[in-house]
Amino acid sequence: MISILMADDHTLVRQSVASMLANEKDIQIVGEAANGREALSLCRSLRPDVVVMDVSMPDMNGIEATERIVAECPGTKVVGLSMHADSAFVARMLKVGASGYLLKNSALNELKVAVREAYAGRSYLSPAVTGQILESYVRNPDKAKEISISRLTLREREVLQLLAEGCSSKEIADHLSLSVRTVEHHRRQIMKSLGIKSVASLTKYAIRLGLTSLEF
Amino acid sequence: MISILMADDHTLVRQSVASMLANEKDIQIVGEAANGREALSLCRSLRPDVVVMDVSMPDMNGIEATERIVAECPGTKVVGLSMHADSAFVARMLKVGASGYLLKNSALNELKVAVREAYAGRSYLSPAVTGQILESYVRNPDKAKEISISRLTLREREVLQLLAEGCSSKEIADHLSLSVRTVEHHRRQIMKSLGIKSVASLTKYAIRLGLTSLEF
DNA sequence: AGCTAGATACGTATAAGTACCTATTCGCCT
DNA sequence: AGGCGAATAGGTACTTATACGTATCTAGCT
Repeated sequence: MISILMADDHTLVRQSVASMLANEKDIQIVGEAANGREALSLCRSLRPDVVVMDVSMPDMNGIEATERIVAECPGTKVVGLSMHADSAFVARMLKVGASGYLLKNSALNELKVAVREAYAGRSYLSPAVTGQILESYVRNPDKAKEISISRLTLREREVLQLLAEGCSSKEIADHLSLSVRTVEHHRRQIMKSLGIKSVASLTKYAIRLGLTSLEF
Repeated sequence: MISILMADDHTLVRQSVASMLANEKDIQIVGEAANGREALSLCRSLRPDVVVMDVSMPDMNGIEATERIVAECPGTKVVGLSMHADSAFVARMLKVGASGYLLKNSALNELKVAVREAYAGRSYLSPAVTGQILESYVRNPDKAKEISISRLTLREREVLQLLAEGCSSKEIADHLSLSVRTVEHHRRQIMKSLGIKSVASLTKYAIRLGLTSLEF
């Protein structure tokens, strides 16, 4: 029997998918979480075999939650779930230790496969996602990580997140205790390495990366 | 027996929710659509009692699809479904003739209620959504539409859309054959009437209004 | 006929962002 | 030991955006 924790902020989706999984005779839903923080705390107490984790959630996103769950709950596997085929996204989930990654436009059967594969210690990726990942590995195995994880450094991601929250360079500088010049430098780097020329597009990129929500 | 067409671009969500609804003995799923165009064409041939329609889908969004379904298929009711509690969004769905509106973080039971209410010719709104709508109606029945649909004028929406596509004021001016000053005036008006201070937040607002996609 | 809202446009001034440049420090990899 | 990327920060110049102001014209409402 595979015990599963289902984490997704949309109740309707969470309940429906959980029920569908529970119909399988070798699968049992032991808990539900509406955000990353809840998922982490439930994992600590319930120790499920597999967590099905939406990547973009309020109050700790799926990537951060996965990272901590993998670190703190050795027996628990995580299967990522999201709307985006963005390879940077996928790779980040895999990097922090997810056993699989599915798109929300996958078939239901795929999720069952992914869950069972994760439980067996193997991994499963959405076919739509496998292509690009494999391609990078085949082309250049050593650099595949860098390319696909993200073209941004840690600091750049922090700055991008604040930009997408609507902060000005000065506000970001205050927030991170940096000089405005440094923030502007990061900002330019971000735009350069993403090939983006406007805050609007940066915001969309950040949304797809799960760095910010649609709230304002 | 209530016949239902389920329209959502995320296969996983669509299949799960459809199966959950099909578990009800008075409900029958007669079709699934992955976008608005498909939903419209299936409605014409299947004539379902109720369509459960995600508002944001590729290739004709849920609002446009609802408008045409209501016009062409008199017996068919539409229940809107989305992630956003945005009242402009809700109001647009109701305006084009939807019988109900649910958020994706509603409970599964709410959807069943909404479907049965729609079938019975009544309407159902997510509690989270009802408040703001009712409030506008009570305050000023005549102006409720204007208020909730949008606080922006036509021109302002055009400018907002281009801003959210990443255009500068100058680019917008060229595009719309206006002076830069005029564009800046509209821009200020938009920010003032929405109470928004950054392009990042404007972009998010535009995304929620369906004025732009996450592409860049 | 007079009021109002929307769209148009200009002036002036300050704030913020962009585009170049250089330079130091730290840690990691070879 | 030397090189390289990340993070830090300053100089200077130019472009955009923001925040005030005023003003005209049109269309619709009363």
